[in-house]
Amino acid sequence: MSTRAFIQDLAGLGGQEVELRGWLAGRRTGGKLVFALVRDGTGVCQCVVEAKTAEAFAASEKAPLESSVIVRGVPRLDERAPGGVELSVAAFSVLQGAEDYPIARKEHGIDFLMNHRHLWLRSARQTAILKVRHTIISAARRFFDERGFILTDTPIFQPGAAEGAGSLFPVEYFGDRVYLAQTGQLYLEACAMALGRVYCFGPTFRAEKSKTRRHLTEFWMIEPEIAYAELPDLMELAEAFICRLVEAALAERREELKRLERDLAPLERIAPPFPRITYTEAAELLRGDAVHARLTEELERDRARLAADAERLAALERERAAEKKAWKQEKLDREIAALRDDLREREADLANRPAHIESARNFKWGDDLGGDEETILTRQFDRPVIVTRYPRECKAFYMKPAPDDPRVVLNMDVLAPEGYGEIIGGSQREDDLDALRARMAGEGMDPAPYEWYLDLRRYGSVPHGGFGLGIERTVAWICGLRHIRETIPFPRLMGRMYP
RNA sequence: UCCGGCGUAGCGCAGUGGUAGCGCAGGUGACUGUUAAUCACUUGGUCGUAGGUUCGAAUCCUACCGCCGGAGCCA
Repeated sequence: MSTRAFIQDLAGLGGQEVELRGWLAGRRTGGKLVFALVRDGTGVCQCVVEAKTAEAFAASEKAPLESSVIVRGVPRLDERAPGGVELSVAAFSVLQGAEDYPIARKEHGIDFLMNHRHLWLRSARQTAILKVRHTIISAARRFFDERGFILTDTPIFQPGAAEGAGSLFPVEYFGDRVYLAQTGQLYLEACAMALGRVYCFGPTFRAEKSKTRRHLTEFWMIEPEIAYAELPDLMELAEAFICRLVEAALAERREELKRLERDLAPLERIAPPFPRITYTEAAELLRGDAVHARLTEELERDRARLAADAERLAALERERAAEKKAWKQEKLDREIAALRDDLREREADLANRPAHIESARNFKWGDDLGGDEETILTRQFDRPVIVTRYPRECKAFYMKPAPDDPRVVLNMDVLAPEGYGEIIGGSQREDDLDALRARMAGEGMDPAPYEWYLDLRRYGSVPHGGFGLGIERTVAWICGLRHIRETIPFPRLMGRMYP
């Protein structure tokens, strides 16, 4: 009798026959041997089928890739096997064949892969990303749970538009118009007044027409909110929180990060304290000569590199024209195509850079920090940077103005390094009833839908605050991904709803 | 919404006015230790859609559709 086993446990099960249940992920045939790669979600195992086990041999030789298979055999250590363990197969049965499986073990375009996202998820790269995502979420919840935070989930259907109704998704709700949540924060503040320290974790929705590598219309956010907390407390918490997420990924998902070819060195440098600068200091930094000189220098260097690679492309093309052998032409064509794509992208980037440099130099106090400015700022540091005290005009009504400088609010953004940008936004909240009312009036807001929120300032108001961390941006950063679309099983992007 | 690029076999691509091509996948066969195995043979096309120019259009022009990249937008 064989027992059910998972591939991740095989190394410790030498000698006894086991049964694997999974899918055929790859195959190589060699005359009287079949090497079948079987995956079961926990790992991939090379299953060796010999011709003398005739039935198993025939089945394993014929089954299309991604067929569901049940394999019996004896695990044994063998250094020729990928992963060091393989299964010596006694029986190989196909539960369901996968005729004409669309995704091959080769390169595909992004449109094709996105249209087949439900199958693309099976690939080694995608499962690695999803495992890192799982670990980040799990570590985030453990972090707050261990500190005594209570998970209090907040509604997805919400009545009003706090600000910027253009970025909310309206939903018909029994004849009324309501909106999908952009944040749980206002409700979370009520929970914090009940429980002291709380957090919520759930999906949030933004209807911004942003087609960029860092925007989703539906993304997951984890938000803590703390009674009797001020801005410095929030900064300390955010710093410890991010360190914890990075540590967990490095400790529990090293193998997956390597599969993703993530350079681990920048992650291993992540440790407290994070640099903290105010918005005003950031503005001065952006305008300053040091940054300008550095950016100009980088631009010159990258231009030179681009020119050198353009030269390399021309050389390759000449080589291609002179080449007679078909297979060498093929190889060169692939190289040329890859280089051409790369050059095109870098050219577009370089074309934008002078404008970025100009906009940094001309940055005016009061402007919001856009994506370009964020990128420039994060390049100045080798770990996340906390930017505080933004002008109140570009921030939300509930943020508390600084007592020593009412032009700015007690908020913070945490910007991830390596160009990944904002992963946390948070603030100390306005806790004074009259001040909050005045601010809402100044914004032209109707207070009626917010009477419940104002009640929190009428009955036992305390200094409090919190922040939100975007899960997908964090996953993209820790995994080193170019685009946020791979960080969630079924990304919702502007103009893409299938599958 | 704007700017740029792309759309040719299931997939990835070449083909710039004159008979529709290559690689991979699929199929058939060879090979006892493969690591994206290799080798031989082989099936497979309304060239995104509609109109136009031309003796002749995948190729040139116009419009539309789709996707990608960037910008704007973005508690």
